[in-house]
Amino acid sequence: MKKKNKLLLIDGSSIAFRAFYAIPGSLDRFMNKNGLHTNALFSFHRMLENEMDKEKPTHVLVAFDAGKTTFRHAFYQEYKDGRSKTPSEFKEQMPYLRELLQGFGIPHYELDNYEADDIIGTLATHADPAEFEVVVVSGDRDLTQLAKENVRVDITIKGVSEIEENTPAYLMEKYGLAPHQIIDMKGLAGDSSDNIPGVTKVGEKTALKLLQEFGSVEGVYENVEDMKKSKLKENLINDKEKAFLSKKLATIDTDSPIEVKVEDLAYKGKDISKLIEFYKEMDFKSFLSKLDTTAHDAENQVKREAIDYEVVTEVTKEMFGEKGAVYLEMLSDNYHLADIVGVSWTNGAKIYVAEPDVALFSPIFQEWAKNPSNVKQVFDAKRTYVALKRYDIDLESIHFDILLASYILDTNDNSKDLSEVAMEHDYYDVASDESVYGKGAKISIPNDANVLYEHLARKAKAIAYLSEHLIAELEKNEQIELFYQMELPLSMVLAEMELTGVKVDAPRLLAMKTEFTARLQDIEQRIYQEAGEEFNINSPKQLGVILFEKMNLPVIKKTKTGYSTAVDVLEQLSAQAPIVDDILQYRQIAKIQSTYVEGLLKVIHGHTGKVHTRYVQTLTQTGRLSSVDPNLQNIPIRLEEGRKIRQAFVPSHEGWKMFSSDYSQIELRVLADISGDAHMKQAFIDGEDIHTSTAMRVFGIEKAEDVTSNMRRQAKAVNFGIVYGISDYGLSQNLNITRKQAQQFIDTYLDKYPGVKQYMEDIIKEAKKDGYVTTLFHRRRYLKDINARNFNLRSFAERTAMNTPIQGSAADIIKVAMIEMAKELKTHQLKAKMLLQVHDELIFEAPEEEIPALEKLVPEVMEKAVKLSIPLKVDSSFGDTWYDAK
DNA sequence: TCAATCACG
DNA sequence: ACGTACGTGATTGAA
Repeated sequence: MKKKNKLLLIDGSSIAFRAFYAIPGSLDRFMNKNGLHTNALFSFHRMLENEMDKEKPTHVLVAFDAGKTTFRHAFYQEYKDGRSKTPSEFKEQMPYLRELLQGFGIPHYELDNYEADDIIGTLATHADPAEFEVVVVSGDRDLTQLAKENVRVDITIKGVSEIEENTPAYLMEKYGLAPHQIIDMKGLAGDSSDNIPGVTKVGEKTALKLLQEFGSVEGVYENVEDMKKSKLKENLINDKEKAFLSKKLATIDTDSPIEVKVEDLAYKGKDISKLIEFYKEMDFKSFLSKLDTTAHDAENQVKREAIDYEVVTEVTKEMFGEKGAVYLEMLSDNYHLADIVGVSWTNGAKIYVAEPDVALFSPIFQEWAKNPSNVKQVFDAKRTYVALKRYDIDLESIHFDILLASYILDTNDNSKDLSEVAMEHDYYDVASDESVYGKGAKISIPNDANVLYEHLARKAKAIAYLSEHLIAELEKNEQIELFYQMELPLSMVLAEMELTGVKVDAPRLLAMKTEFTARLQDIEQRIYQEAGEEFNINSPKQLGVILFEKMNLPVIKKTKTGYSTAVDVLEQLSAQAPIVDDILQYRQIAKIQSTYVEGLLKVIHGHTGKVHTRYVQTLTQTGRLSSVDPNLQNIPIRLEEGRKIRQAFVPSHEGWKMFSSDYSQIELRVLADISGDAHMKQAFIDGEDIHTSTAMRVFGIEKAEDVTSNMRRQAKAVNFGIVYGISDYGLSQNLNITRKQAQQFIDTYLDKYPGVKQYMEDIIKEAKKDGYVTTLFHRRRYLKDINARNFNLRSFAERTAMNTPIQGSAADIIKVAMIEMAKELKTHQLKAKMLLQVHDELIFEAPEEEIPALEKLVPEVMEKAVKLSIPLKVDSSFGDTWYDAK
């Protein structure tokens, strides 16, 4: 029979403790920005969600143990003695557990002198069986004594999510005991964790046997004289007092003087704002972003402030002010192609929403967009600019971009979702895109147009609000300049580069495709022959079986899931079987074919024959750009076979050339500058080959001619290592030498370059003190693990602390150069277009007659972009295709 | 959706 | 003793 009500009683103390140990080694991974451990909170949260979802209780309570002493101590001083001290990492989380419960809207209770068990026992026992079904959750088996017809006791087995459901029937089946006999079991067997003595030499097994025969502790002692002489009998008689004491200790008081009544425990749902506050404080970002979608049911609806907006079918002048926010909605990432499904904007006083055609084809809207005296605030300037450009609308005077600002404030805030960015900055009045449009393949405009309109209106409002708010944050971080002089202007430069696009010689790619297809088939057949069977060469799993099981080649490296078949492994196996070289060859060509030939063909825009990458400006942790759809920053160059792909990148006009300029050793130059190391600086000032120079110092060689190519190679690897945040292991892997030798190299290097050594030490110290490191232009990267106790996490953070200012400052420099370059092309009225940025190089297309001008202008601009204490050096080249610009 | 692999700086 | 070089994106196969 189904009961009207369900009461969920959670043993908070026990579950919290279990939660603390639930995920092994989780201690250092779960820490909030203030260094508070959060692992127990995280696991407790998961358990709560699971239970609430599964049980859907009408009433709920979390009970805690109160203080150290209980009524049990009154008759047994040693109760719970001998427990090891609770770790401070656990204790510090307990106050926040109560905050979590408040967020969930779950009451908690504790009672002086009593344990959580007693509170739970009292409530469970007295809940009217006609009305209440009761579920108890604990990590402590003792509580199974509470099981009865309407009371189920869930005990956590592993972690906090796997549970064993104890009903009287289950206990009978598993132990042959009724619930109340669990107490007798403790009486006889004791419990070392609570320091309950029990009878000497009697454990669970013996106790079970005795209880099956005599029913209870009392029963055992009524019959103890009749037992035949044995050690057990002797122990029972000697420990009679202990047995009864133990039974008393293990007995849950089901009549404790609690002041809560079941009726008070009615569940009223989550307190969303408290919960948001809690998630933010704990840095539980995934929960924060899920909150909207989990709040579908009406009773858990997120409470947002009401919003006033107008849906317009005609645009008038009064709708715009001198300053305002504008938002274009697109449901897919690629704004070069995506449909605009709605437009919203605000003039500061009122908010307007319009169907795309209403706004985009309105002369008044167009005029507002391109009038520089109307200042605009947006979310993702580049996206907005490019999308409007497709309608021939120039968006001028973008004054603020909350996505870009949010990224600058914290490189971890790089969500594409406006509501997430807003929440990161304490603004909660926008729904997540997922909750409005759905996710994955099911993304679509909501059936009710008003849902869309309100969503867009809220976005416009959020942009306007946050624009004002985030400027103050940038100021606090001394990042106003970084934002206004670098990132915001750069976003416009990037927009133009993306819109220009790069011409791709499709017939050339198609010819390559035909050739590669034939070669792949050829190698494929050979591999099958050598393997003696056909299999999927692209599957590392199947390949592993062939190589290491069928052919019995030695296993050199393993991955998490099986054998590693990565290049470095295969190269070591190459001598042992001809199949290995064929596989390497196959891999190489298959990669070029699928990623570059076919991949590029797929993204060529039909009418222009160009590819239009998107530079992601708000993603990397260092300040670099990234390039997607297609990625034009990883076009092959190292191996000739792949390098030929570059022949397909051509100028978009007849008689034009591809032109390329790249910084020479920019990262090492940056290191020389920021470390101030005298020797390194001198080498650059003197225009020396830096790797040769390093080899000379490290190997103690007088003349550059005497540096062998091998020495230079090793010195180069050490230089790389220094930039990456050196470790002996990493270097040893790279150079294929022992760790000892690698460490020797590093020690010598740091000896010879004391300025670098000092820098590495200082930057780590700085990171530990501030919690972040910065670049030349005040870009910031927070390193949450820099003070972690976990060696790996801490080491990684330390290497990052060393690397980020180097990589990040180099990124700053080329960004400045790009902005300058765009300006210069304009002022010199050159036809040349900047097309690509690949971290330390810029690629242009230009009429042949402009090449001499570029050869002078581009290096000059790049070298003078930023003044360092050492010179920057740029090399240039040009040719008919990207391949030839080498 | 994740892991493995490999392309780039 | 711990187990790693720094920063990315696309494709593939296997759940």
